[in-house]
Amino acid sequence: MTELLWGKEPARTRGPKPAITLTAIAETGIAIADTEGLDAVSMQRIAGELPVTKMALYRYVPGKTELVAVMSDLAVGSPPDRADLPWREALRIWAIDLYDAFTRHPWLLQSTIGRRLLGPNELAWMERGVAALTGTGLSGGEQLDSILVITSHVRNIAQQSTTFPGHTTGLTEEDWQQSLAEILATEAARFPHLTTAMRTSAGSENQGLEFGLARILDGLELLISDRTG
Amino acid sequence: MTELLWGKEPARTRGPKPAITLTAIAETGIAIADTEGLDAVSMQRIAGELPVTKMALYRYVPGKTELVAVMSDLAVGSPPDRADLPWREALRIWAIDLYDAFTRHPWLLQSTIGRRLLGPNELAWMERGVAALTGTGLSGGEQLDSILVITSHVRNIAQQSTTFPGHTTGLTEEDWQQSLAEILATEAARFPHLTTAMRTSAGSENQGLEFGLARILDGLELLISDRTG
DNA sequence: CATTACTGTGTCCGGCGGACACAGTTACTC
DNA sequence: GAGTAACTGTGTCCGCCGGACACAGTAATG
Repeated sequence: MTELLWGKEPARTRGPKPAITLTAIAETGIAIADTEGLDAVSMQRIAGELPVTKMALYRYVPGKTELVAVMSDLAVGSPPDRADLPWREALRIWAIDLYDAFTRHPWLLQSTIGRRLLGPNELAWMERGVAALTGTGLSGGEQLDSILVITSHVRNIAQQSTTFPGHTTGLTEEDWQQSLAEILATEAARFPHLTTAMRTSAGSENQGLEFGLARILDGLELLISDRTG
Repeated sequence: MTELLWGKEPARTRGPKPAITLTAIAETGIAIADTEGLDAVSMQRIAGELPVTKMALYRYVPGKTELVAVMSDLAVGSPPDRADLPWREALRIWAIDLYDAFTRHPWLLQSTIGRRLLGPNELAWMERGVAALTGTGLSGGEQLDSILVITSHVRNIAQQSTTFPGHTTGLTEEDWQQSLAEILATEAARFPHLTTAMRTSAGSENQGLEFGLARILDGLELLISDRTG
């Protein structure tokens, strides 16, 4: 598994040449997941778009779990190379880049959750985030915790704003808003603060990413100035 | 669907009495999910623990998606009733209560993602969070964004720290740490900052919730004092 | 008593991940 | 060159999943 993600394949000698490659499998899976959602990715489905049968895929990958891991690391890609910036601006752009990655491949939100084996690209993202915080006086643990908070925020904003193709609860933004409005209309008495908050916020949209990011970075700045000053 | 979650069932008249109840179904599902993970929850499995067959369940619930929604709202439960506190302490305790709920039912992290229909309990949590921020000078949209940031943080910390029973990548915390350490050992050159951050943070554990929470609340406090002062 | 509305059951379907035995292909070794 | 070992792709089979559907049994209404 680690070998798969990190590309340590043993040199092959005898036997027929493989008809396809692991990368081709992963790319096919990514294409399907992008257009039809992660649930549409099955061994059958992938094999159908390649000149092999389903079972041949198991010569390249031990199981579906590992395939999704390879797909995920390939899809996140390398973090964009940004010029040296002060930590705050560096982290802000880093967060937006990450958001873009999740927007390009919404299924990453499903596939990259919980404890899992990390691939080189995912680690590269972490590396870049931590790198932005070196020299700020924060401890290693604090640096890791900081980029974790930012990652969490980016993930959940992306989750809220992107429409999942083919996912079970395929609600459009409008449908969702409306059903929520209906509920709040009939149950306004039980949720007074929520109702007024929703009503006064109607119309202003998609500020969530910048808003939360600004709060988190403000909080970090406070801590950093405590440490350095 | 909305009717199911909000308990608006039409009065039944003729015909045999139902052998079970929707609540019993949901509770059975919750018990299974708690002990064996959400993936272990299937119609067969639930019916096996109740005096009915699989297909009888469809008399109570339209499909599995809706069942999981009912399970989720039942499992989050009502937010604990806390005394009136200043907004910062109120939100802090609110976040910890939420974390506890996710810890009690780790599968909620899987089932309550993305746009979905919200049940009364979930809305009650939101209501309480927003309520803590009324009177701080924040706009409705800002209040909602604020509790969203906190929720994101709580979720991802819970995701990282809890072990998913029966989930695909059933790695223990130690196994995960070790495999990551091995990778970093062999690839240290590619991830220098990450390597040192990891090394210096070894040992200090589980500060993630409090750390991120403190940063976010600090950032909110800054904004609020801007608004009020 | 007949009708009507309702509940639970059994059977069937397509699709899923995956185990396994098998046939075909290629390169190394004698 | 012949044999063999290593490797690749195929077809078949299994258990499980969510769910459609027809059907039989049951309870209240007329």
